[in-house]
Amino acid sequence: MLLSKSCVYGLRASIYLASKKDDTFISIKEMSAGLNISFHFLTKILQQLTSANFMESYKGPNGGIKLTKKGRESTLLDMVIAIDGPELFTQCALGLPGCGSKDPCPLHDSWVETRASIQGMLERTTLDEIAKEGKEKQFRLMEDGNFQWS
Amino acid sequence: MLLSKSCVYGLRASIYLASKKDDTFISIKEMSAGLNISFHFLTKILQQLTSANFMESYKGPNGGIKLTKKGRESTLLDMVIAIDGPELFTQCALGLPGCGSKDPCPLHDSWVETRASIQGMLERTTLDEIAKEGKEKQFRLMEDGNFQWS
DNA sequence: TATAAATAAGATAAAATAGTCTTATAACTT
DNA sequence: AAGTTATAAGACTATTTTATCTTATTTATA
Repeated sequence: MLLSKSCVYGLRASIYLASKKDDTFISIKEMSAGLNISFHFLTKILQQLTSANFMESYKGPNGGIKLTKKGRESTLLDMVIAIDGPELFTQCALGLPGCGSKDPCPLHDSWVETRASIQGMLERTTLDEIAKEGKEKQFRLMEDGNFQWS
Repeated sequence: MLLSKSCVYGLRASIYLASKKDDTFISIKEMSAGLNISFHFLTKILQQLTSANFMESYKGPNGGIKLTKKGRESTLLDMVIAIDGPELFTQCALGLPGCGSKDPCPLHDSWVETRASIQGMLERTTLDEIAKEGKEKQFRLMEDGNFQWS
């Protein structure tokens, strides 16, 4: 699997939040129902993203989570690194510690390229832009395809 | 992580075997020592690859494992699919079951491209060719860089 | 034929990941 | 002030992955 489940959930939640009006807190309950993700599990993932300042939270009635300015201007790559760590973008494809351009493994050169392609896919656009494009093109964000880009 | 540890071990063992003369069985003990992989764990991974007919095994003194003709002519992609399954090359990057070109997620189009890049990296050359190039260019196959391309 | 050398297979253990449940804390409402 | 709604945090459980250990089986050789 390219990304962990935690990471995929975090990305879907990030895009979900990006699709909402900036200044309202969205409850985790709503999000977990909307995205079909376990409430408590999602809570933990969002805690990671809030402690990295991509999101902020508010307790009590009408509380919830929303993206910060930093979050809206960040890319999926930033979220991936916050959740899964940077290893995917730094490590050898064969897991060899000393691998590098001066002493490469058989995959090194093509992996450097491929890795850049993965990284490019994740950092091409910000969450704000993903949400804008999502509304225009009605991109899927749920299994049943019935997500409302409000 | 792009590939599981089992998978990475399997690939390193496959390349190790490809670097040896075709018609001798190499013991798993030698391989596990040479590649710094736990003997019993490696044994299980090799069992998967032999049952997929990429390798054949022989018991008793001077026994061991060697690549079959099929194995030498196969690519790393074939080994990856045998060990990790095909999911990496078939599933949506956001894990959404119904995702596809007619109802795509925000990452769909670029993921299709990126996925092809990963696949290309793994199927560009056969094990035989990897071994040939490995000898010429003295590619790394161990942490300490001291692998002998015999 | 007995012993040794090798893989095969199954049981077990450890670690990482995924998921659930309970209690604490903060903020709003009445 | 009390009750309600929400996140925070920690304990706990389950599953998957990784790793180890033990026993069985096959083959060669002395």
